[in-house]
Amino acid sequence: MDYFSRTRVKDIIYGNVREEDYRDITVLGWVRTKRVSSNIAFIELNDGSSLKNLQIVVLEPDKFPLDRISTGSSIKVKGYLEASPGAEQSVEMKAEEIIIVGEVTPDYPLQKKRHSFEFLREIAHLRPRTNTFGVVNRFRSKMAYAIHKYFQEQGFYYIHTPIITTSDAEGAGEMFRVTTLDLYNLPILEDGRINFKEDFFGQEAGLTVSGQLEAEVLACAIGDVYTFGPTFRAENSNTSRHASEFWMIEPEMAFCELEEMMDIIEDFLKYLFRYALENAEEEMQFFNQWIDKGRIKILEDIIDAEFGRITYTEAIEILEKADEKFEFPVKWGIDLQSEHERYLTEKYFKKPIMVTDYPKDIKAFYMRLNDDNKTVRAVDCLVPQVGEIVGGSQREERYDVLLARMKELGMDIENYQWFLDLRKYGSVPHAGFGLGFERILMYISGMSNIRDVIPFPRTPGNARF
RNA sequence: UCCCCGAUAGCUCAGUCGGUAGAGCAGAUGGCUGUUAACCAUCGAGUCGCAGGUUCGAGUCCUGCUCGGGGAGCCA
Repeated sequence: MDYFSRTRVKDIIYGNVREEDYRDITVLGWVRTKRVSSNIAFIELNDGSSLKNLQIVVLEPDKFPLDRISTGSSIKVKGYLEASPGAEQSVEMKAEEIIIVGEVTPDYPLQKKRHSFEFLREIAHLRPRTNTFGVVNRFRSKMAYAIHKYFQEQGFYYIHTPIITTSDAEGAGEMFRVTTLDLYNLPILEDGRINFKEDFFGQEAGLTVSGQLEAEVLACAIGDVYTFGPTFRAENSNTSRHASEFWMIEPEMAFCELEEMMDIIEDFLKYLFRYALENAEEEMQFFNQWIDKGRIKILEDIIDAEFGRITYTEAIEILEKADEKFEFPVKWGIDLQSEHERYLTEKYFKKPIMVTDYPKDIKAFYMRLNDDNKTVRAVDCLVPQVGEIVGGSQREERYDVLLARMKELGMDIENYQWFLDLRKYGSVPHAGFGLGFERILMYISGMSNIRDVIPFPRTPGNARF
């Protein structure tokens, strides 16, 4: 199939092909549209390497099998490149030979005009062939690389935490169960409960809702680490910002306290925004033009701004004084609602902010208790339009304090003994945060539904493809 | 899980007061000397989401269900 001798459309469009190589070119790709008249025909060819199509010019249409080529067909074209007289492209390809690789039946659902995202979600196996989803998938790849690049450059190690787990990271969310038990013939104990000793792992197991606890183990041994992997939440939440399967980034730093971590969060986010603008220019231009006009300006402004930093208590004071009617009344001790977060970041600060030191009762057990005995060293990073984009905390490194908190919450201490051991043997201050990969993709691109930034979205009631 | 909105041709959508289905695009056929969502002409295309109900008559009104969207909660 001349795989290695073919030329990518991207390289032709962006001038990476030397002019002495113009004579003999082979391209492979899918037809986006075809325009035929009696003495000339044009084919727009896309090979997935770029948003841009290559215009194939066919000078004697009768001599080519154009009847069998339509939108969606895959073809191989041999010919030569030339400067194009047309206004829409600088280079085009004159076809000398066209070989049909795969024909298309007339019921091909993708057309050259715009489709709704709702419709395209129903054909997730074909939507990557559209402009938007081609851009989104290439962008996703580039940003995944950017995340690794940032942490590797900062001296972090990439670690793999288990996907099947028996610890449920308390409060992070409902777990999907993993079992090999016969659901039609369950081993029942005398008291009516299921005997999980007979299950594959000899105990209850599920898919990970967070790699944080295991990341702490690695951080307390090899220093700064990060995870970047799939995460599963069996929550029945049906919104444009939640998926049952998503990719999460969880950095964990040893010998690190909250303030240092906040510097890292701000630096990391700005790095990603800058990376997108500089290294995904084609994608960002597309988003800026078709998805959300002004997206680029928003990112540029944030890169230049210093994130606001306030405590939860200060945030409550601001909200209490706000000249704004909230559906949920503001009072110290409540969890901040979407409307509160939006007011703070969009109206009061008008930029990303980090809110710290939340009441301990609305946060997880492992967060470090402040001296006031009421608040914990947690941080949420809030950005305009999306709301919470990062959540993290300094971890409780004092054995006695952590144990007391776990007992207070009635947790099963035995299950978490390994976690407590970290505080028993050479404990160090450490901190970490979590970032939803799809959330950051949504924020940078302006795409408004999480189902459109992951190729095969998993949501309640839907796991097709 | 709760609240609101929607479902009509392959796609996007119109369908008035309840009177029996319509446009653009796509597809097929023909035409056109350089097109850019090409253009022009002709043709085919429908269990109006599903199940009931009201009515002489339902795409239209009512009830239930399914699926989709937006918002809320929960969170990343």
